[in-house]
This record gives sequence, C-alpha cells and structure tokens, in this order.
Amino acid sequence: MKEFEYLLSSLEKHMPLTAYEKKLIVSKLIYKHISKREILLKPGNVANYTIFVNNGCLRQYFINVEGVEHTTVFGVRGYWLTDINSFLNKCEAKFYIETVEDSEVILLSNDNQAELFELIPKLNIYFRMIYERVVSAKDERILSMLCSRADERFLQFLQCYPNLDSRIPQYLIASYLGVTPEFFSRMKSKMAQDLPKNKK
Amino acid sequence: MKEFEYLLSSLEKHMPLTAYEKKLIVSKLIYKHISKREILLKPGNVANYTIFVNNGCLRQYFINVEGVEHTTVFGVRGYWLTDINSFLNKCEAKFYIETVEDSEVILLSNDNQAELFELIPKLNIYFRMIYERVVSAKDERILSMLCSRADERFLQFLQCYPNLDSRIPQYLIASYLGVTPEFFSRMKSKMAQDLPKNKK
DNA sequence: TAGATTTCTTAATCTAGATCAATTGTTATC
DNA sequence: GATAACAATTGATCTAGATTAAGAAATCTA
Repeated sequence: MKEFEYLLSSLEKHMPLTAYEKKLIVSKLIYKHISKREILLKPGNVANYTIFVNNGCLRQYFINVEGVEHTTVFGVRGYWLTDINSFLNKCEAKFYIETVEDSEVILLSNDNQAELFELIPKLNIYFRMIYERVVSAKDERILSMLCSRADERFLQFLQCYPNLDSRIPQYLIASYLGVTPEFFSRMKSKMAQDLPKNKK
Repeated sequence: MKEFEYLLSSLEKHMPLTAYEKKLIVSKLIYKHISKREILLKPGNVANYTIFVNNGCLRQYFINVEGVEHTTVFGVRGYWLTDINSFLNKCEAKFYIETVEDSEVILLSNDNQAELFELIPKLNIYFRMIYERVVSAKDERILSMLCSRADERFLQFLQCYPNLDSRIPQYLIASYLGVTPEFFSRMKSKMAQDLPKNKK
C-alpha cells in the first residue's frame, strides 16, 4: 500500500476518500519499477494505460519522417502521462513514451479507469481538475513556442522542471526546446558567457 | 430556450439530462450577441467566465513586450474558451479574448459552474471529457510547432479549422502560425505556385 | 464616391537556428 | 583498462523566416 501513498495523497488533495474507496482504487492499479530507456508506448500500439509517475522521469516524444525526435513533455513525480488521443479513442498512438531514468510508475488501464468512474463518480472531479491544469500548462508551452526565442524557452524549461536539466542528457532538452543539440550547446555556452555581464 | 439548444445537445452527447437539469443549467447561463472586435477578456482582469461559442468566431491571444500579437487558439462553434489559469485561480489573466466576427456566445461564470458541479455532479464527466479533448488538440499544436515548418502548419490549420481561412484576415492566421504577415503572404503565393506542379 | 483606414503584397537585407563535418569528452561493456 | 558506443563541442556554411520600407488592394465611413 505504501507504494500508492503519494498518488492517494494527490487524490485526497482534491477530495476526501474513504478507506474502502482507497482500497478499491488501489486494486485497479499496477505498480511498476522500470529501468532507464524502457519504452512504455510505441506508435502503432494502443495506449491502454495512463501512467502516473511516482518517481523518476519519463518523456513523451514523436519521431518525424526524417527520424528526428521531438519531446512534447517530460513526466516527473506527480505527473500523469499518456498518448491521450490513443487512450481515449483506442486508436493507434503517435507518440512514444519512454523512461529517461530508472523510474517507478503506476499504471491505470482504460477499462479500470472507466470502472472507477462508475464506482467512484467523484473521481471525475479529480481528473477534471488534473486536465484543467494540464490545459493551462500546455497553453504556456504553446505561447512559449509561438513567441519566445530558444534561450528564453530554456529559462522557462528550467522554471517548469526545476533541477531536471542536471538529471537528463542535454540533447533531450534540445529536443524539448525545438532546437538541434549543436545549437543548444552553443546557446548554453553563450548564455553562461553573457550571465556575468548581466550581473554587473 | 432555443438559444441554448446547441450547447444542451453537446452536453447530451456525453450524458442524459432530465428536463429539470436542463432548466437548471440554462438558468445559470448568459446568452450574448457580440459584434466583431469586441474584447471579452483583457490581461490584468480576472477571467470570471468560461465562454461557449454558439456562433461566429473568437480568438485568444497574447501581446508580448514588443507589442506583437500571438494567437494561441481560435474558438468556433462548439468550442469552450477562457484564460484557464485565471479562471481556475481567480488570478490576473495574461491572454486577451476577442471576437473575430459577429458572434453569439454563452457565458458560464466560475461561481455558477461551481454551483452546477454541486447540483449536477455528472457535469464533471462532461467537462472532464471536454478537457481530455482539449489536451489532445493542444498536444497536436505543440507537436506542430515543434516539428513542422510554417507551410505545413498552415495546412494543419486548414484541417483543424475548415473554411475559417476565408472568414478571417490573414494576419490573424499568420499570428496563429507564428510567422509575420509578410512572410505568410509570400508563403501563400509560393504554395499556390507550387500546387500545380505537385498535381502533375 | 472620395478619402481614410486597414489589410495585403513585394523587394532588399538581416539573423536565429539548421546542417554537415570533424574533434573531443564521457559512459558502457567485455 | 582498452575499445566501442554515445554525448557534447566547435567551426563553416546554408536557409527559413524576420525586419524594414514602400506601394497596392481592399474595406470602411462619411
């Protein structure tokens, strides 16, 4: 039960839960330890699960026709992650989901989620609220892609994912920012150079 | 009551509603006719309402420090629109919301929405599902900004908003795509030029 | 229907970031 | 601890799209 503590406390931030309800919820969940660089979802497959990140870091990414990876989102502790279109419509996923470091995740299958919505309707409140916040975060990201330069987007990334930059390879950050690793490298050293100047 | 028909039918696609519930819902809504270029929300104010577009077209946009407008989303018939962060947290909005053409909208205030969630809990299902789809759409847009060129993004825009391009000025489309009006103009004529070649 | 305002186009020049290619660091693996 | 595989840097060149500036169309509005 300890493994589900963090998720349950996240639920209880939004609504009270009885001991029975908690037990019911946990009975529908799968806890998993996954090591670095394991693929949880691949394009072509169906996203049968939505994934709660209990520890570690995952990412969702897309590979375009030229074979270039584009990271749409990182999932760190407390994040829910899935190819939502595939999960909702049981159609083919277009995104990969992969661990970036050794991670612990909690899986909730589409069917189990549907059952839980039936049995504990107030879970709709929880997911409604989760999605509200996801929408808000995605709006920020869209805005950032629309009107910020790569260096500003990097600063926003640092805000959004504190300390993550030291945990993951920088070509992944580049793929999240939408620049090449080469450009990111140059940009980073330029920013470090300019920083002392700004401080003066 | 006729004015709310489309919204109610949209609700009923997701769940059955009794006559009483429908009446209750309608009693919490405000129907409004607004003419072109009216501003419904401004940065600095709080987004007290979420807006259902019954007819016409609105857009949400941001103005950056240089005074350049960036359109994050268009709202056409059936869309819900608000500065979600401001609406949820009653904090200052950062986005404008404005009509692009004469429009009819339905306003639902934050307080009334909360009341309705209390009185008709299954509305949580509706909004949960609406937000799921919004998240999916925003994922698409993020991906598009990350890995498509402006001309490809334009084609995606046409798919996403059929016929809208003929209804709105093209500098608005440019601001949605994230390019200057000048570049958009040139790109468009280049695309028209290249089209016949592709057909051969 | 004329003038004013807004929108769109075209051209010249400029820049953020891409691409290609080579080099150096850093991690894994046997 | 040597070799291979992967990650990061650096430099030269190229391009999508920005900027500035001007004029042409289209639209309002009186």
